[in-house]
Amino acid sequence: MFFMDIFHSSILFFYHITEKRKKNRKFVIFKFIYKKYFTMRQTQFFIPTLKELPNEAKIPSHQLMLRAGLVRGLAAGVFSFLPLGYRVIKKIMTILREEIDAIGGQEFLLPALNPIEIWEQTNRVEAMGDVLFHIKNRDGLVLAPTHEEIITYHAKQHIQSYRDMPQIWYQIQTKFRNEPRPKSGVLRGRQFIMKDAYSLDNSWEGLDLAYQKHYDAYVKIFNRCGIKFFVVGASSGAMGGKQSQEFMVESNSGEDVCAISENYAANLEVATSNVPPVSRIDKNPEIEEFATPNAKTIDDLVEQFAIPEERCAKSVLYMVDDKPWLILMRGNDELNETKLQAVAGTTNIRYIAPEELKELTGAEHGSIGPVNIPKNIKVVADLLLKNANGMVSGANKDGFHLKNIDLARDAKIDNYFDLRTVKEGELCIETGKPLRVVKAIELGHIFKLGTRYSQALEANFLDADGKTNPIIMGSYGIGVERIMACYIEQNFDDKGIIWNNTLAPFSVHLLGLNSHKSEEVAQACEEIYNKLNTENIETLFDDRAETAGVKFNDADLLGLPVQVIVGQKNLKENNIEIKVRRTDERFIIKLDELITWLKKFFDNK
RNA sequence: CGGGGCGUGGCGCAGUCCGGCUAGCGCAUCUGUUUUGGGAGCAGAGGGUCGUAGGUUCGAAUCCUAUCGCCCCGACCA
Repeated sequence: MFFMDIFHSSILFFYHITEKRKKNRKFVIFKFIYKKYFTMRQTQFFIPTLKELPNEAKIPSHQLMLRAGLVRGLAAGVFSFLPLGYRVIKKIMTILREEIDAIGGQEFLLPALNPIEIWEQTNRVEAMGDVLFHIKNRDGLVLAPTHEEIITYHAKQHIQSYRDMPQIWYQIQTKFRNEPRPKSGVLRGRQFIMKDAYSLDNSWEGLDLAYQKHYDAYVKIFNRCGIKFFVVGASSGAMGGKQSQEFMVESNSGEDVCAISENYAANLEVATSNVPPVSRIDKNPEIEEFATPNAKTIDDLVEQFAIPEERCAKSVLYMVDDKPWLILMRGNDELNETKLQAVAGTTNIRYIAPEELKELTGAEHGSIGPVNIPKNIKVVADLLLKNANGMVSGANKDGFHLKNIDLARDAKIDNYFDLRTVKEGELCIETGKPLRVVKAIELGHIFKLGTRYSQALEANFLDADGKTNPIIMGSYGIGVERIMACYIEQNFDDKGIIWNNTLAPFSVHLLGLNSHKSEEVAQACEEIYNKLNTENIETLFDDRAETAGVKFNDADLLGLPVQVIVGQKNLKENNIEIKVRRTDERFIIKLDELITWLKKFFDNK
């Protein structure tokens, strides 16, 4: 039996003694035949399973990745992948390679050590701040948090003509980000593997095409992985760029919030809904001041003065690039800061401090309003308030409000924008059905970058007219560990992980019950084991001297798709048992039907 | 960075408030023996400077000070 292992594990070689050799011993031809190793004995494979829940893990995927011996933590947000977990990572990488290769991607291996100068040129040393790791004992080097700059640098070196494009360049590599708060196991780490692709084009139409190719590839990738996902329109944030979409997995462990319904999904940062604007009312008397000594909030006004909530206009003040803005929102609508950043064209915004508020308006929080606001304050309002009248708002005098405000008549609104945060239950702009607001994990993000990086680094090309233009770029990322964690978040039960055959570290778990005691079982297992290897079916053989219960529980925890259970009782009838992990279905079949059964099972998957 | 929780054999925890025998328990490990289809029984054994440093004290896991690390909530998040 042991000999069989040597036989499979080593490179098999045969050598022919050629006719020549018989005549002349100098010429010997060796012919090597490599047999891939498809099987592994658990006694020789490092799988440290944990019976109890590790204290540091709070979410299911993290707990199970630790318990099933896939990963171990090393520091906050830093993980080692153990052999079993790394097998899953490699399977994910294979799928990523296949699908990105299929759209013409070319894989690079890029350095993690980057000269800081390049990052200074795109102004991202400042933009990234503490997130960028700096090397302490070697000035001028940083750890790459992503690779737009490096790709653009190489493009600048060698892409000279419009004829050199389009290009899709990608990498699957470790990136480093000094996250202020790593959490949720591998979901947010300081070091993580990312598939990052970059498209280089000579036209905006070319970018659209590259973007669409990646969109389609991403759909294929996540479908192949068996992950349930949705796509949302997203804010491109500090990345800059024209358009971006995120591939999301609904999960309570997620950090993003999305509004979704049947045909609509958007990150809450940009989501809109169908809410009727505040209507105009016929009676439109003059403004009237009234005392509201005990009303600091909209709820207070509604309660104390029986004013309908939608007739209240809430004012909040922000400093936008150090200039004061008054933002007018309907009733208890919540201002969406990302939307404000988008219309302001800057991420440099902050809620105003109380003393600044007093100085600027003469009133305190709760008594601010758009009427007679000092001219140096820019006033913007939410779209729902456009031309509304009969409104109540602060009088810019502590303890007083104004009623009968006609925003068109009495206030100078500089601009109306969509600024509100969508709420659960509001109607979808596409279908008219209620929106759900859910937490989600961002698995992938595709961006139309445009020329931000090529302009900053002067990566230009000559077009057909001989004119110089910046290369038009896109950037497309997928978190490799996140695929693994998200899959587990969606596929587990109280016993453990439930792998599909695509991502499973092995396809089959061969369990020899008391194989260390029963020569009969041991022998049958060896036969099956060797057969599975010959048939190229990835198999983990539990040949440990453990009791049946231990093997069953570990098998369920590891969650390989099919368990082949060899026990003495069934063996007497020349039978073995098969258990399908996901459904818990059990089949008793003849020993010699196994391969046929497995092939049929995996083909149908 | 703000708020909270936690650091005690490999893992999970008790003990800490109120200082005092040799620092306990479960799991795991090792030896022997019995058992053998859902985390076995019995008998024995090994393994911990109680995160670290300083201080108080006759005496510190326990009290004080500082510091490091991990987890959670918030801020942040290309």
